[in-house]
Amino acid sequence: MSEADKGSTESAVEAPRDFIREIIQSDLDAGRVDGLVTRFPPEPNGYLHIGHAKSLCLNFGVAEEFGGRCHLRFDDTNPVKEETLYIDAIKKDVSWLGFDWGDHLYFASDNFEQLYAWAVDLLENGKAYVDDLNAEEMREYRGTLTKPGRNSPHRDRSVEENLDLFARMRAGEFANGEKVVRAKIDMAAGNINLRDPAIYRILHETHPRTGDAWCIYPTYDFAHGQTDAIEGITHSLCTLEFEDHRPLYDWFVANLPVKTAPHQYEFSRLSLSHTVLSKRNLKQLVDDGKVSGWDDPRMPTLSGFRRRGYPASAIRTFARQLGFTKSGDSVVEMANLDFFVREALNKTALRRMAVLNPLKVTIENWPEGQVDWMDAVNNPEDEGAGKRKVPFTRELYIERDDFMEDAPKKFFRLSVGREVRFKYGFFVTCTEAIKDDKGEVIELKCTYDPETRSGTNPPDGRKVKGTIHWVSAVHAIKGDVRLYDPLFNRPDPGADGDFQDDINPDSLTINTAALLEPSLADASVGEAIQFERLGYFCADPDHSPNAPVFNRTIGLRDSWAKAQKKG
RNA sequence: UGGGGCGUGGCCAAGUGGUUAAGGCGCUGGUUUUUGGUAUCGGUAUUCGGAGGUUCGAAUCCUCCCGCCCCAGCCA
Repeated sequence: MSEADKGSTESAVEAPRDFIREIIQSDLDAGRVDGLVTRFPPEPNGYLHIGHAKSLCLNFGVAEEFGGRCHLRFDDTNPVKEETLYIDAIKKDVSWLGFDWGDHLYFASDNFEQLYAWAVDLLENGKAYVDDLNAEEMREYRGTLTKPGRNSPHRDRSVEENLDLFARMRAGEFANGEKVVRAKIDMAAGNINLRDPAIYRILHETHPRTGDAWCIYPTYDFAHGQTDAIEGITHSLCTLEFEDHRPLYDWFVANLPVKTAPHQYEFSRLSLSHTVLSKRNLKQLVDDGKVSGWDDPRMPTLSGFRRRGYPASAIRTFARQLGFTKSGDSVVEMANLDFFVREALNKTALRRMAVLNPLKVTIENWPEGQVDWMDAVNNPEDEGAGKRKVPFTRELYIERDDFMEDAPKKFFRLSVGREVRFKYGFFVTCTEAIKDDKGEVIELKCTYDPETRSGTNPPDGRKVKGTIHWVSAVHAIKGDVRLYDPLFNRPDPGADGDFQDDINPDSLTINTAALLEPSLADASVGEAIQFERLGYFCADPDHSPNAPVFNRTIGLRDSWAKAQKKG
């Protein structure tokens, strides 16, 4: 992360207190653990999104606060869904968010041999068995939510037979689905996870890390807790839907010769309004071409946010102030995230001038060919950011929205006969609006007051109600500006059917007419820049000095537009 | 007629028997301002899902009721 990104925004948010931190504190105080070790365990089957950021901030956050450590562990037990490209993308995103796992990078697959041995251990102790039931039969034997299940006919196979079968499973003698090994727990348990859960299945599939070494793979339930134990994880933090799995997690820890006894705690996952946050839905958007990729700036993925220009610090601050609770069905409003994005950007973004919808202005009393280089501050929130020069000339462009023909009293911008300040320039009065045949205003004739040069006020003491931005016609460069609106046009996409039916068709607008202050050609990708009065932008990876491309990260708060909307 | 959770303002969320029921977002007024931005000041729950009960005192303890979420993958 950059120096600027390490700013003080986070320290401004008080150290949070939540039930997880309380548990950790009390475990430490009581000496139940020697130190804190957490882990962030993504499955490499998609990109990380803002929901993962919450978990990342919790796991790495508490580790840092309590002087412990946090491991990055890939939960790669299902080769049919997992890919190396996701492993790389996840590592990049975790680093970008600002977390460092040091030497503690692990893969569940590193433990396949040990997990196999533990499955054998269970088989030897009569606590597991090889079953021949197929998936459909197993479902039928499992019972329902209200009715207990029945024992499989193979539940009481001999230890010898089980061991032989399991060895042959490993050796590849059986096809996918032909055999499965199950923990022998209780088919009548109210908790369905305890009705003899599958712990090993046959998957003739190449694994991203172990290749073809295995054709049987442990399930999540059989891998997660044991992997936690191997790594010495003390507090295994996960989301609420795993609450029902905790008895199973504990069962394996209790019934296997693991060296440590980690504990699982659950917190509520993040839901955000106006977007979807499940890998399945996000992958569908990518696969169906509804977005340009996982890093499309409209995506709630970390890579999407990064490309969009959201500072990592804003995401961290956002996560931090949310808190960690067990309230299951909470949906955080997108406006909450927006606030932290603007807050971070306001402090760090360089200010530049750019006109998105240009309207020509000719300053008739300005000498032809004269260029005055005016002082402009780079960031009013940060004196250290310095100043730059911007060229003021006879022919300028302003924003179309900054001119109105029949302007109401409350309109503080330009209109025929009205005077405004051109930021860092002069007071300018509009004398005439030139129209084309269709009656559309195509140019403004104006005059300026030489006694109002930026930094000075007119001797007669008159004031101006508005200040607008502008660019010099001869100096400006052209560029594409991509404007984003929410990907979905309702806060709860999919609430009444297919979430794709709620896609906002106008979520991306590409503006090719924008005129930019010349220095913008040299913007570096991702660098935060405010286009004065318009919003925060950053150069897209597609950007080049000859063909500038900017993304609008987020607009400025706009109370004028809001008042307009209300009528 | 199963098991596991959760219910505090529009949203998130403190609160752990005695507080005028924190705080943030949003919304809404004012002030400042060469960004209608920022900053700043004020307003925004007589009440904690509901009903009873215990207590001098309850969002906090007890009882019953109501509502919402998760679980029947050889996904994680």
